[in-house]
Amino acid sequence: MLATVGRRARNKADKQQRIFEAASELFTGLGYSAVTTQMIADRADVGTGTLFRYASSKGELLMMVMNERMRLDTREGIAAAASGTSPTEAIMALLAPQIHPLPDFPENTAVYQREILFGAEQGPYRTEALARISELEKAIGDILRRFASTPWVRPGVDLNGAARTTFSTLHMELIRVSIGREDPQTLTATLRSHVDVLLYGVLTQR
Amino acid sequence: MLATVGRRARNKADKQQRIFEAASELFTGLGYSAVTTQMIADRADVGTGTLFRYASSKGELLMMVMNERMRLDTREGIAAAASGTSPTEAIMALLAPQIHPLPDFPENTAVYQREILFGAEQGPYRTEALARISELEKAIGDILRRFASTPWVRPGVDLNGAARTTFSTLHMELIRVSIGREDPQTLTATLRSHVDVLLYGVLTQR
DNA sequence: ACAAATTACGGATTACGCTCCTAAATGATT
DNA sequence: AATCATTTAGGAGCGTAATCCGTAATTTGT
Repeated sequence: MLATVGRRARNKADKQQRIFEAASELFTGLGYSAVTTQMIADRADVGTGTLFRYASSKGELLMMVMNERMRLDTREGIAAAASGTSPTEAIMALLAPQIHPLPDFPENTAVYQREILFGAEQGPYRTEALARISELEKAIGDILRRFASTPWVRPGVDLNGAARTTFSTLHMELIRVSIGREDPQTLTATLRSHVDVLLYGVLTQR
Repeated sequence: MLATVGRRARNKADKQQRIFEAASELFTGLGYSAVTTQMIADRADVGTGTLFRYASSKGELLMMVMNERMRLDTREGIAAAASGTSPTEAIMALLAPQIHPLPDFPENTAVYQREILFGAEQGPYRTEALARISELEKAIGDILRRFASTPWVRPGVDLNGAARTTFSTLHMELIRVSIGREDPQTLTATLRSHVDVLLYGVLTQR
């Protein structure tokens, strides 16, 4: 008994680690569709059956890898948002890390978005990604509350709803860029414009 | 030669028709994932090889079927939008047919959205769906211009961009409902609220 | 009317994600 | 130590989307 963590737990952690590294290297090196689950299993030196008890689908394997970066980007964004000088700029600072120059294959970003939106209900890695998104949505709400103290917020406006709309736009813009329908160069400007319109509206009066 | 359209063309149209009907019946009867391409081929009485020269993937087969409805819904929405009494209501009238009570399996709607967003670049049926969306975005722009004659529109606001944001929200809400993350009952109200905020903004001043 | 060229057809076959089931490893019990 | 129970491993096998390529049907040319 004693203080050992148990051989079993250690083996499990080892395998988990090997699988993570194998998946990470292969996906970022070759792109999602060029990687087969067999390759990942081989490189991690586990059987295919084993692979799928550590991640329930190929998509979850990708999320496992991508979540790592998103965790850092989220932390970074939340820190940066604190020093924004206007609501628009604070939100942009929050989201900027998420729209990083799509470092690896754009395909990976596209699949990541796809899995977040359409992936299996109870996958742990998808759940983690969704939690991160909730965190960011909450941060947007906080920014709005900070800058626009109550009298500034139009009566009847649901701030959580507004945060969600902002995120809908982010999702869609990320998708448009990652599938090649939009130039990555324009992404930041486009997003800023959308955020600005959302905050101050299209029309000046009813 | 004469006035014949050519036997080949006629056969082709026949097969196309049979495939459409088979796909339509099976998808709406059983839901996307319960239908195999083999079933569609059998019911349409063609070989699997043949099936895939009329639609390049299973997803395109679904789009072929769903586009039919979307074409009607779009026409209907554009007509209805003409008699909206406020910008918000006009836009809601435009979009209402698209958020129909998800008549068949919600899964079909989810896959439809997925294919529109992530499907293969040059699929003809996806292209058609995208064209329909462009049409609706343009209609939103028209509504805004109609109701909010120039002095009303905040200077510097890109109306096409605003239309796109509206659609991002629609996409995302449709997805949320179709994968079961949101109650279909609340969809209309949620969407209206989002549109309203988009039009009049979150904040009252800069 | 026949031959040559082109296009369409379809099922055997493949690739791949994922499951299933046996066997092995580990931990508990006495 | 020995036995039993429980958890973990892994690879053979399965289902299915999609392709490949030999064959058949149709059109065009003479």
